[in-house]
Amino acid sequence: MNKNYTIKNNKIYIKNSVLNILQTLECGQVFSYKKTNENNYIVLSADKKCKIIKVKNETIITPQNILEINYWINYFDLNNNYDELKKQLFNLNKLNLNKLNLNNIKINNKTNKISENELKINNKLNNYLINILNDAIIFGNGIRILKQDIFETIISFIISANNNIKRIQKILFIMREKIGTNFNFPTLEQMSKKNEQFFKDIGCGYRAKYLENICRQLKNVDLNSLKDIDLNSLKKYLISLSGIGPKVADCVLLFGFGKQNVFPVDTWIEKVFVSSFGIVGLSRERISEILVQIFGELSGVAQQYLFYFAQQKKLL
DNA sequence: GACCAGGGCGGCC
DNA sequence: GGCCGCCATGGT
Repeated sequence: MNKNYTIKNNKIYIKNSVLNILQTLECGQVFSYKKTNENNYIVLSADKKCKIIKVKNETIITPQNILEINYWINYFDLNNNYDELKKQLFNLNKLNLNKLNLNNIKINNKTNKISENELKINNKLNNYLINILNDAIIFGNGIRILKQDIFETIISFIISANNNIKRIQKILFIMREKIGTNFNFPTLEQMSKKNEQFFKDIGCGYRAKYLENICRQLKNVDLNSLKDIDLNSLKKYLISLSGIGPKVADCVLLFGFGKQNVFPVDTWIEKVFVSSFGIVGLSRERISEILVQIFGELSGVAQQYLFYFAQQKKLL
């Protein structure tokens, strides 16, 4: 079988057709990286670091610690076949969408039956969703879903609430600088020593209280051991934590726990959904449920292509 | 100066 | 259970 990567001299070599490092880092799934110049990046994950250089036909990952090669192979999801995932997404057709029971979609808290005309409009807009998705896959062709550290993902996406990517990055770097050691992401123990006022002072705003609370809640919790819990229970547990609602939980499940059948719905995905289906007034939770019904195990990648496309193109 | 950013919480019904 | 106002901060 042809591998996605080769290893020489403790470096990982990946064809650019397999990984587009710019798209993968800048598509909004991760915040702790630095672009050092046009084709160079430094990626930080928990207490690990790697350098990335993009040359003509390939991208070269150099782990800071040669013992951590496998960590980065897993991090960049290099054993997964994205051509196959994209093929399956391209093959999604109207049949999948027509399986949806649109008659039971609640609008403004009433279970409205959708009229014939509205159904026609919806079918037209279903095609629009497929068209957007096709464009989005082409636009973000080299995106891979990263498998990130769970604790770092939790803290990062609590910060992300009603926030913009640049400020999220800034806050997370300050955390590495002022709470962690050696610019590593802070451990739970290090975070627990700081209080609400400290988090406010470094710019977390009203999310400061959530951070203080969740550190208390996570004391003595082994996050990695939660991987085997069934999806619904795990999501319920995450939502029970301070600062985590349905959307942040979905992001943690996707980017931290590697669960594929979740569909985080933020403002951008909501815009895509509304413009595609023409249905206004659904909660983001409901939109997420509908999209998971459509995309199933392809939800994670579909969501990321759509988010990157919508956010970069500033779709309305 | 209003509006927006990868939303969540608490209060109210 | 669903809806709504509020929550910090920095950028357009």
